[in-house]
Amino acid sequence: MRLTHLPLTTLKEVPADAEIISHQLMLRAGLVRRLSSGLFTWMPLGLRVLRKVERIVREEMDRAGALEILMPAVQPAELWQETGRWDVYGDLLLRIRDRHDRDYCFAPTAEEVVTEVARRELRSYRQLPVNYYQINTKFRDEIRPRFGVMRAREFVMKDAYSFHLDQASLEATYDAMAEAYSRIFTRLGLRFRKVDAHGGEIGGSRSQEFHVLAESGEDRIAWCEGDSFAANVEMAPAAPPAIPRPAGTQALTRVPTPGVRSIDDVTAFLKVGASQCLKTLVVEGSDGGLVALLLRGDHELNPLKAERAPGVARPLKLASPERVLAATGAPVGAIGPVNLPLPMVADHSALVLADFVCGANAADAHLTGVNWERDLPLPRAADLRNVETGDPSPGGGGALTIARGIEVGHIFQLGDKYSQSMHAVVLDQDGKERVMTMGCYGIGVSRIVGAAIEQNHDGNGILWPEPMSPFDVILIEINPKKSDPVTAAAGALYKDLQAAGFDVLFDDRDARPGVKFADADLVGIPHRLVVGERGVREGKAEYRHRTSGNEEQVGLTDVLDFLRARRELPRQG
RNA sequence: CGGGGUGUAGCUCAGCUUGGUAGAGCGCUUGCUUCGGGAGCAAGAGGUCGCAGGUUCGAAUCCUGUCACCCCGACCA
Repeated sequence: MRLTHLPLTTLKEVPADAEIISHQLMLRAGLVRRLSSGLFTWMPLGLRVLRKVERIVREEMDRAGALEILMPAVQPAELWQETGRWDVYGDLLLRIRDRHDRDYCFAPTAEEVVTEVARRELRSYRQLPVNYYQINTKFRDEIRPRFGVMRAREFVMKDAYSFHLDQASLEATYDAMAEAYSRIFTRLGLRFRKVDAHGGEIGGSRSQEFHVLAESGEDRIAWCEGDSFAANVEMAPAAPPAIPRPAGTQALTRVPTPGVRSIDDVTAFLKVGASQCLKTLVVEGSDGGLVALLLRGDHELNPLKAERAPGVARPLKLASPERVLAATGAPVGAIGPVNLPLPMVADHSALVLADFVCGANAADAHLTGVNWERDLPLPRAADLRNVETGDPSPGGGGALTIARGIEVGHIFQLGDKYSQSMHAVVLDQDGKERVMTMGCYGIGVSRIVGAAIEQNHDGNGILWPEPMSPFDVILIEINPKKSDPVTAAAGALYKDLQAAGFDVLFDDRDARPGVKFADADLVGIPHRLVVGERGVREGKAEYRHRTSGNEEQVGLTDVLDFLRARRELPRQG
């Protein structure tokens, strides 16, 4: 592709409403343009990237035995009413009405439609298992679209749905999908982790997420290098401390703490570490009352774990300050477990504190030197907190590492939630109807593009992993109008590269070199070839690798072999 | 849905307080000079100042309404 035939508009300035780097770079490099909130047009360069991702996804799905289909993006309400999700899905579902006043929605997902397909097509257990997939546009009417294509309302998703006679077959396909996903993200050249995940309301027994590792990720994931443990932090169990509680040495003392509310206030005012404090969070209870949750001061409450604690209401809801005051006589921030008239559940690590600091259940006062069993009885223990870096792995292989991730894939064992309510059955060996059991497997195709940039960029622009770069090579001619030999050499090289099967972007614009270099860096094509007068005189082109910055002179006749040798192999693991 | 903010040229923004009929930088067009990391000079094109009312001799500016977008939170997973 010649740049004189591709109206590429790059931006020097950062668009005002782009918050994160991938969004900024995608706009600056001309990959996408925003049409409206959460809606993007994929421009030529961006679409090439999207297509490369799709191709790899498609190849690996096919290899894993999945069958590609294409389902309507607009779906009738009747199907959604069959499973009850028409009412449950809420405002995330974009509802549409046609000229006959019939209700439809724009698909946010396709369990209903694919189950309808399966119950019509599949009659016999002999046909199973079947794994249908599609790559299609989805729409979710997000409350707050943000981060460009990473949380858009309209997006491209690969969604697959498998149908089985029994759990063993489901597990086999689930494992095959997990393997296919690992291959996909490996081939894309991304650093990623597969982690145990929370299935959420979608139901089912087992679920794992695939995360691209990036600082800007919205999720936190924990894993251990020494064993196979890996989980979303929201799902990672924290082991009870191995060491016993030390003996108390201090006397229980009530100290005035005017204006002190938060743990930060306490540590600053009393000059103690947060890990020496105990914090008390009051939440709504399942019986309409309140429940106090006790955590070490430096620990973070895990909402999913808290919801499973005895007596805690679902969904988890912090009690209002008024309710807390009414129930305890003390304001939020001064609550502590000593003589607290509420049921209490303590995190394991809070129970090995000694001589700790906590609220005194009175405004502007705290207690120091508090000790379990001397000053107050031990409450019920539970795992309530988020794991932290350095916590022991549940797998026993050593310490946990925690990093941020962007969720780009999610696989579920669904069970019969949809097949049951939609009566998707086949006849088994005995001629008896059996409800099929299902799995579903999603990949955020358009999100991958943003995630890849989050993970791979520098101060000058994008650093595409080779497999998803819009072009393999960018060829720049320097001052072509001034030098016929340069024009001739660059033109010939362009033809040769194309003939050799390289995707080449040829910057043949009549622009200054600096402009071309800056655009090349911004767009992020991995291999750059420069043909200029001083090189051509010696029969050479200048090669530069975008990511490493390494430069070399290459003979014009050696370029093809040189580049072939430099194509990256897929990253391992 | 609650709170905050912004709508002025393709992009980033100034002008608004104190009304007098619209600007800068980048980008775009043309010419000349330049030319190996986002050139210089000159001349241009481009805006019903989000939209609709109102006040006023006169509104980008003041008032009312409305729409769109952004941020924080809640919600969702």
